[in-house]
Amino acid sequence: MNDVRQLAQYSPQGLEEKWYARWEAEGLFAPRTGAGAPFVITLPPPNVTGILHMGHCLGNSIQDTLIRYYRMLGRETLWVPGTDHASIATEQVVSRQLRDEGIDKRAAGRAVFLERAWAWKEQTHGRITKQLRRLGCSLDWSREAFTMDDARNRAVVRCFVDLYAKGLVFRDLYLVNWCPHCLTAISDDEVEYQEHQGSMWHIRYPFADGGGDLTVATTRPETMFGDTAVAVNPDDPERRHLIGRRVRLPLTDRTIPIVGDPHADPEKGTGFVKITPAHDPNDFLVGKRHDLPQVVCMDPRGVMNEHAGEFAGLDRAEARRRVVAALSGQGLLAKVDPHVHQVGHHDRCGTVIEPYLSKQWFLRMEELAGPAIQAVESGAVTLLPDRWVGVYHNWLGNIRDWCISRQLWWGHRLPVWYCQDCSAEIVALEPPARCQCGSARLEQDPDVLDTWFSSWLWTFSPLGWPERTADLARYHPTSVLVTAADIIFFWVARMIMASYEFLGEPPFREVLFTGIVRDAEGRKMSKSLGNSPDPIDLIDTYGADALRCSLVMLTPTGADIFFSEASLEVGRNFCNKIFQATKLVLGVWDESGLAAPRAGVAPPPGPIELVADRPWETAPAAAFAAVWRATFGAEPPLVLRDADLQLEDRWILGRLCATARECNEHYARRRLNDAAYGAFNFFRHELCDWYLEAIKPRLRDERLRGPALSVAILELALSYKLLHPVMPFITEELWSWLPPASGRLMVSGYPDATGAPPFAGAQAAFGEVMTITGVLRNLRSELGVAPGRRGRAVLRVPSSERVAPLGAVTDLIALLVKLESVTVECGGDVPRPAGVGIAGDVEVFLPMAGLVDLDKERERLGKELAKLSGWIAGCRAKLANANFVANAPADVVQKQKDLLAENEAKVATLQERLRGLGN
RNA sequence: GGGCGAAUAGCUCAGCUGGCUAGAGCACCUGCCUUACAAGCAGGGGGUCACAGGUUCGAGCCCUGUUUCGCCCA
Repeated sequence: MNDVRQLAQYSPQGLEEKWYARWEAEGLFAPRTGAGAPFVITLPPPNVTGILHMGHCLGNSIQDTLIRYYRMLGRETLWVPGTDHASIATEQVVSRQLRDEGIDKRAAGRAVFLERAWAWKEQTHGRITKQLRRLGCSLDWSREAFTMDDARNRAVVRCFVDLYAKGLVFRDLYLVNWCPHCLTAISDDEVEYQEHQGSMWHIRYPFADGGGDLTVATTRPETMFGDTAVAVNPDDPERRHLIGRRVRLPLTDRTIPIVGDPHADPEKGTGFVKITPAHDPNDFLVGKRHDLPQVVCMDPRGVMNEHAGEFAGLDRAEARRRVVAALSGQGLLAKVDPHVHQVGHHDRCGTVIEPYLSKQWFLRMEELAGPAIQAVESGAVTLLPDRWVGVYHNWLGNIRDWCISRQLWWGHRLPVWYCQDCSAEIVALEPPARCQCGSARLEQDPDVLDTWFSSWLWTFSPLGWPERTADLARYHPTSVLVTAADIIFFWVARMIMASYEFLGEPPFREVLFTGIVRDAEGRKMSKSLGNSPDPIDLIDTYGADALRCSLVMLTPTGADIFFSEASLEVGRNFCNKIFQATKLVLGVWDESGLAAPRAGVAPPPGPIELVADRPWETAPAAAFAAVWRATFGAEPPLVLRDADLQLEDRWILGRLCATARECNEHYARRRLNDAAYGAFNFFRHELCDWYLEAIKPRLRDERLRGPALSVAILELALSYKLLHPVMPFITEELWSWLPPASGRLMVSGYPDATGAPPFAGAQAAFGEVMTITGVLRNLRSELGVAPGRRGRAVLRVPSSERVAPLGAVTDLIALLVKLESVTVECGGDVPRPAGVGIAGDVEVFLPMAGLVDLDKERERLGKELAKLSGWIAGCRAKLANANFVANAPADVVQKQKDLLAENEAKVATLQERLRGLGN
């Protein structure tokens, strides 16, 4: 016997890695032909040099849950793994490593740097992929891709060359977002705006021809050395007469013109705007309109250059302080106002972005946006939750060209060569031997492409594009993309554009946005706050199943998740519960001497139909045997007779069918948390709390245990299946313990129930047992009956035909309430003294010889009566309303009538009992 | 400034097509080591559904406005 079973409590130690290795060795992650269209996901590639964080855990748990669900449903299932080369982040890390060794990156050269970067990538690749395995991700590793491997490089180059040929990729001198720390251009989307408490400096610019000055307001005085004009609004009656005059640029010997441009708002600031075309995006456009010179007054590091005169050599921040001081000293600083404004920071390193004039490569986005807008509008791609649709369209509707070149070494090098003789620009799939002009002196552009320029191909480049591979034909478009909404622009929208551009089809049918994992206080998890736990530590402590279960259950579709380690206890405790229940059943099984045949070949994936065509009502034992066979692929251990299936058996079988149906519906609607909760509640609060308790006496009885064990084993097996997508490891382990089980749970079928759950009569009857049990437990507790005292209870029914059916369940009720006996009476004397309760039309008495505290019981009944009369008043008011009776649907009206009658009867009975107490 | 979303128990959230006597988990209180499980079981308390109007026989849900919070874009 497995030693895990000897444990007092469940421990995932060692067990999870064991199963992952087996699944992988047995090739179960690879797609196998199945029914219906393939279900495919490409994993959003994590940074190859990074480590798994909580956000990954959430997204990957959701993906694996979906993948495992569809795999069990019998769909051909593929989840493609991969990692991302993360240009900037990796470049920073490797540069730092070299610096720590005293090596300067530039001095060492590109080749040496790249060698180091590749070595680092190789080293860290194993770490991140191991972490994905620890989480249980059932990825097909044979198809693993890396955004910078040879095949993906061919895809990126092909993409660039094609877009260049179409005129969509072009090179231009433009004002880009420049990171003075990383020394590269970045795209608009990589700029993060943060509110900043700054100042608005009002500076006097004297007229060049003497006679006073004008005042401009700026938040960035240090850029004044790049000023090439001052603008006023041509419609500004007070200032437009100044157009054409010139002002002297303070601290320099230059003069600049006053131009008329609508960018200047007479209502804002001073009405005058200094124009710095090389350092401000708006001014850049003004400069274009007026053909102004573009004076760059800083170097790429943000250090002032020769245009800044005496300030040359100063960092931009220091320059600002000195410039302000100098202006003040010359009496040119009119005033300083505190000013709150948005300052752009590089999202990777936090450095303040410098708008910087530089020659870069761009992608024209407008043409690409059209099909992407259409895709979501037409429903070819659905976004979930759909509130993101607005955000998506908003961005695409105001799309701007994408700066795709980066002044980095780690990345896809631009497939562009410049002729050193005729300065021709050659864009080609392969390095060209010589230029059209005959020159062989060609130099490749030193820059690399934005990482997103490779990841936007991610649904099809991992499948082999641009080759026309079988994978591409079979698995594209993919089914679902699961990602956090913060990269909706970076990635989701661009993937849709790329797929339509290169394949003419959507990259995926739906996008499932996850929330963000926050800490218990609602803060984003971040390295600097130190509030981000290491998921591997959590898995070591609680198990991957617990982590996955907690994350999936905690996250309503697309909502943020407030995570604290305590929430993992839910998952861990549930794992233990499953383990304990299994131990109970299998312990009895071992004693029973029953032998269960195993199938030679396990049943394959596919829906296990629990209801349709099963003769549950007419021949329940046969229906049971059929589901057993579908589940295990083998014969049941013993042939049941219909009568062997007791009330609780029928009830739990019906509940299982209902739960299976709900789970499938929830998965179809992508409500994974509801699916997980449904299975969780079924297992914990129906199977364990009621069913296993109800069958304990039968389990102890050698002659009766066979049928109960059979039902219990089947219930466990089907529960494992329902839970497997969320908790793969423990369910696979426990499945392997079940005597009739063969094969792997992971590739077995998933329960489905397309019809109404069977045994409606048993549902009602057991429901009554639960209600009466509840009333009695409540009485015991409220009347303070010592738990050791078993006592008896009396059920009093209004008509004699109710006696027999209730009499059939009195033993069950006695067991569940822990009473000596429960009897049913019709008429006769009311027991007293006794605690009294009502369950439907059944009066429930807990006779108590020692019930001395009559006041307490009077008070209890009084409270009950007050509650009931409130409800009765509500019902009566509704029914007295002629409009309600006339307009409301008949069933709603009837329900009110029933409620009224039921509550009135309860009140009448309780009042009688209250009088019986003798007041 | 523009857009999107949220507001329900102490906390996190369900509540889907208006029919509700508003639910769950956690937390809290009480009792229990009941031979699967104290990582457990049983019982209980706790809500002006943000506010103000409106539509309706009927509003947590629909409409209008207000307030507060969050996110995105500029």
